[in-house]
Amino acid sequence: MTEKQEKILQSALQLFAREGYHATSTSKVAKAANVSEGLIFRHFKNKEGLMHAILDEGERRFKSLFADIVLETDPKEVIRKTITITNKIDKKEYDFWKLQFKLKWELEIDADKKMDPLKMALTNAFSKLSYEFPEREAQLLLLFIDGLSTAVLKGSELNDREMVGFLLKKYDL
Amino acid sequence: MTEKQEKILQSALQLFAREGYHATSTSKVAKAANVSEGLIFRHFKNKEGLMHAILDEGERRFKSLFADIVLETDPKEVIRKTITITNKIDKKEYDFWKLQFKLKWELEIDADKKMDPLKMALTNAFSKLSYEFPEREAQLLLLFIDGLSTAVLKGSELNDREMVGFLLKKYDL
DNA sequence: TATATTTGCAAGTGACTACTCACTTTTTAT
DNA sequence: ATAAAAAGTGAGTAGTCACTTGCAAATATA
Repeated sequence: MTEKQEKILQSALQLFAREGYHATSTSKVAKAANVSEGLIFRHFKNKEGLMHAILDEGERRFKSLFADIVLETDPKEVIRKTITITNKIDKKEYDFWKLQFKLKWELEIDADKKMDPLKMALTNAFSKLSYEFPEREAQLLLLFIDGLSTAVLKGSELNDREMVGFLLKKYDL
Repeated sequence: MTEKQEKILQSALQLFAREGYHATSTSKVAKAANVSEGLIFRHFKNKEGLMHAILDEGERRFKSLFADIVLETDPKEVIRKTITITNKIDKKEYDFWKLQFKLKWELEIDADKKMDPLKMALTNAFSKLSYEFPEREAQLLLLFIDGLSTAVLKGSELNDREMVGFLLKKYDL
């Protein structure tokens, strides 16, 4: 991975996240990266390839974000770590995560499957804690996390730390 | 509103919802509506104007969806109606609502304000029911609703009726 | 050092973009 | 019936789109 290659990825990420995939032209990316437009196609074949390179990185970060939770054995910890997952996202990485959420709509990507391991871990945790409907509890919590993440990434005014704290209390953690 | 005008709006709605605003060209819309491309600009000034016409209709439907809830005096009914709000969306209207959610991202529209009246009604309801933190309860419920709506509109496999029922039980309704 | 490979650039390409304009047809008002 | 206004068309426009090509510079391999 050359220096210019990384610069292209970084510029594309920022532009795709802030203005959208279709609204961002390859020439814009090239200018932002201070690179000839042709270089984008040399390295990433086409615009879609460029986006895929970014998406693959997303997959990796998703997994590493979940890894810590999925390996946890204490059920209460599983739930606590899930609820506080938004706290782990650095503000510097907002563009990156924003893009992941944006692309779910723009490219009709099925994000459900990415969450499956987390859902299983949660279902298991609720089960261990003798909740009556562990799977629905897991689903419910995931919906909340999705809603909260969306709100935060869209720059909503809601106080996410406060909401996280509130939820923790609700789940008796 | 002439027949062709409505046809344009309807075609644009469908294409914007399914393929995205930026990915849909005015010529595509014209073809789908069986209309000369120039007519779009005669009636809606430009592509953005076309989108705004659709968005305004969204505003109206949002309000009418909330009206029933906001006027409700019984606090339990306010919460129940909020939770079951997704049931009120006809499958035939999916394209329409999908577009509203999509555009929140694509055009960076602040959707929070649209929800404000509903949030107030909910806060009030939880307050009447002596919940300790009515505002946070309201916020939490809205996050659920947003997450649930998103999942349904994105064609997730989750059983929304089941989740709605589950939530109703949680709130003792 | 010689050569093969990769990295990079500038100037293209045709197709498509949002939008305009001159014009005709249809509707409305008098 | 006539004039004015509104609705509709289709062939343009300049500019931008994703992408290609030919060639030079840098780097790796021998």
